[in-house]
Amino acid sequence: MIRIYNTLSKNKEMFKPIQEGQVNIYVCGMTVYDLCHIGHARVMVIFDMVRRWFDISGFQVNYIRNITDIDDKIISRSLQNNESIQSLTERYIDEMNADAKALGVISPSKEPKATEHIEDMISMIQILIAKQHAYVAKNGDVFYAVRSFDGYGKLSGKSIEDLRAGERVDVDQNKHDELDFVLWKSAKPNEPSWDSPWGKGRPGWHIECSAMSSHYLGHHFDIHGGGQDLQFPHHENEIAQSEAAHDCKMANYWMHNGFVRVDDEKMSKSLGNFFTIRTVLEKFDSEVVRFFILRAHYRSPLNYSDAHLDDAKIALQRLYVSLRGIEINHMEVDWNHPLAAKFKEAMDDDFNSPEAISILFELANEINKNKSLPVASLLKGLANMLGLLERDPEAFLKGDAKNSFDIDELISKRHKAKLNKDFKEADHIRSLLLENGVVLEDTPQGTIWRKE
RNA sequence: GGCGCGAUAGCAAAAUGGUUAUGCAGCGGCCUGCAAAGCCGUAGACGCCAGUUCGAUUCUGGCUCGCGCCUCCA
Repeated sequence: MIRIYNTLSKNKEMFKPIQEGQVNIYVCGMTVYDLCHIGHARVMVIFDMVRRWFDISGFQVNYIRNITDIDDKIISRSLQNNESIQSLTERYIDEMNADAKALGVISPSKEPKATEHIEDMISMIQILIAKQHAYVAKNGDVFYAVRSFDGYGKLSGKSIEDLRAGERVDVDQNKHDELDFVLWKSAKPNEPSWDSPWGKGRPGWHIECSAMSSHYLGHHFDIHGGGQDLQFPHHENEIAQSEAAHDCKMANYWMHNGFVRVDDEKMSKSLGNFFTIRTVLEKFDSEVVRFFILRAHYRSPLNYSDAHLDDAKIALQRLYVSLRGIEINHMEVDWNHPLAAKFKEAMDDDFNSPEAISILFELANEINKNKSLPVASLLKGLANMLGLLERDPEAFLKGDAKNSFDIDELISKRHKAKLNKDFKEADHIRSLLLENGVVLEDTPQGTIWRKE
């Protein structure tokens, strides 16, 4: 049985699917106007882990991760770049997919774009207006009347009285109530727009997720996820829209992953303290990044630094070293193995990947002692479930960079020197290689090497 | 001001009402010409103050500190 920490109840709960053997997951994805940063990487990797684990646990997984391809920032970036919105968003969708692929993220079942579902949004807004949960303002904008929805605040634990709208940002004078949020924005000159019953305009941010989740997963589905910062107002507003429009619960379980931080501060665009996935991948192997993310619990904050990535790299190397030289051509995970059982227990308990990974190290220790093939295949099998250790150990340890010199030749030169007891020369060659990032290891079967 | 989360050894990071987390770094061995990798052993922890308990890092309350949300944000 899988247990999930549900933001709605602030408790771990047994996961019970709406439909036996099936799980419907909706995750808020990216707004595509720039390269993804490590915070985005975390969402992608975490929910990739979640959907993989459901899959392994025998569920039929329907995983939707949306793409926001129309919003203020996209519009301003397109003006700034003098680039069409479509070209801009398509470019960054490709970049995002490249990053996701590098991080071993399996494609969601469907990645719908907001602009492909304008009709769904319009009809949903019409329902909300008909039910008097929304109103058309003087300027043609459509707003959601927050006070018309009783459950407002149930996800984020806020009460309407405590919210301080306008404290930090000016309140739009067209709103009846300062807490109301926009469903439809009337078009300004030179902005992309769609026809609607309220004239030309474009959707507000929150409505897309309500519309797309119900389009693909139905009015009532199992899991809704996203970054912690979406909890309020985005997810709260989604609930208000969907539940008011459909008269039923939107999602049974709400999952939120913690932030990536830099020097104990949230990594964010506005603070400017972010690292793009692209930049990080120039310095670190993509699997190291994935390992780094999975090594912390998904709900905990994760501090980013080069030193922490280095640490993750060394740890991951240890796992690969244990598999080195063992031919695994058949992988079958025996859940009766005590460590496999512990792994499963950890993952079932709110996706405790750090605990699960600690078990991989216990297996590696076993392998290092006795080179056991079954244990090695168990290690690889379990790690693969997390999208780790999928590569050939030699390929990982040697890296794919071209070397400007012939390592094998130097190794054989060193071998000759060693036979002649010319240790000075042998050590010279070894340190020469080390200076170039190549570490030698003398084994009974001869000298092998790996990247530092 | 409101709401919420967290505080674990040098660093990172889990679990747990009484029993080794795990990785890196440290120390002592083994192996090696010396290393590296690996193995064995070892040290080191639960922010502070009360309470509950036979027993609390783990539960409860208070305090201190840090972080997040209340604006766009994964």
